[in-house]
Amino acid sequence: MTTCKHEHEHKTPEQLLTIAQQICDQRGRRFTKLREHVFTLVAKSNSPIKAYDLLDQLRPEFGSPKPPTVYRALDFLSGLGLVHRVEALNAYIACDHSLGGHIAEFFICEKCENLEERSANDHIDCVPEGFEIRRSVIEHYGICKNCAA
Amino acid sequence: MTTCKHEHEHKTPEQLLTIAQQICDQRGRRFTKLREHVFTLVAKSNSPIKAYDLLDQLRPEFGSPKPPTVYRALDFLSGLGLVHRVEALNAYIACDHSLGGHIAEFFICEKCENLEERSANDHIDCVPEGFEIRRSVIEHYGICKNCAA
DNA sequence: ATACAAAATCTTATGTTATAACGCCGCATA
DNA sequence: TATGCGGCGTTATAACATAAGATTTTGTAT
Repeated sequence: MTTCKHEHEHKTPEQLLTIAQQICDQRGRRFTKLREHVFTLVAKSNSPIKAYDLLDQLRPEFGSPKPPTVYRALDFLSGLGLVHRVEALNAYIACDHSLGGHIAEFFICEKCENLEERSANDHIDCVPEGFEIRRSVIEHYGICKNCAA
Repeated sequence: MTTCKHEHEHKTPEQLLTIAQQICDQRGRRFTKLREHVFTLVAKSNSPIKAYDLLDQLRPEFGSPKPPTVYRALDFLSGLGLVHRVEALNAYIACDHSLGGHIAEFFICEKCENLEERSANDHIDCVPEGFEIRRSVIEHYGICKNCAA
């Protein structure tokens, strides 16, 4: 286990939104007002955000949305790789596209709830023979540098 | 990413039960009938089993148990490292103690639902500086050798 | 044996996360 | 202008999990 020395810039919500729109265009899918709004809420959140918190935040501009509304938007966005679901938190974050095509790997501070995204590309070293990986969930929970101090 | 050549024996439910009892004894905790029964059900299941399925299977010998009954038993067992929770499935498996102290890593076939447990000990290679990992969730989903055929 | 404290369990109620099913509307295209 | 589909609203319910308090069981000291 080695520490990573790279610099990891964080994109602004505005930059993420621009990228998201481009990706959506390229795929010929529609980036509707609702989807844009949900994406923006996720991108602006400092830590992984929950579906029902998104629901709350959609009100009242978007009326009184019901769960399927936000889950459909999240499904759409994650299908395009624009957001990731953090499995052990039941929560969602905007994908950091700095990392290129990658297997997402998360480091989540249990104190400040901050999340760092990394790429896990090449370090899975003990795959059962003949097993074809389609999707991986890699999440590390602990204490970040700031909170340790 | 490399394929693993080790042989991985699977213990029988009976062997797992014996080990579980020993571990429980060592820690001076009580392996009650309820806990034993829950553990046995998890150990006998071929794939990760869900809390409410456990509830169903406890009936009628254990009366009409309610959710807290099974969640308490699962908490106890996972606290001792006797079972693991599979986050992306909301399901539970018996720990395979062949691997020794380890970070559990799972390979789950989406067709047959079979699960292989491995040790992920040494291949986390890009930890943010100063981040102290307390717990990791590593789950790979895909198609196993048998189902690919 | 008996009393006590702690651990384990049961019960009720509720909180949280997610989806099924159906219908409507607006837009692209033929 | 018909028609087909994507997107979204709405109702209802499924699935997963925990809070809080009463009660029982168990180990320990007397």
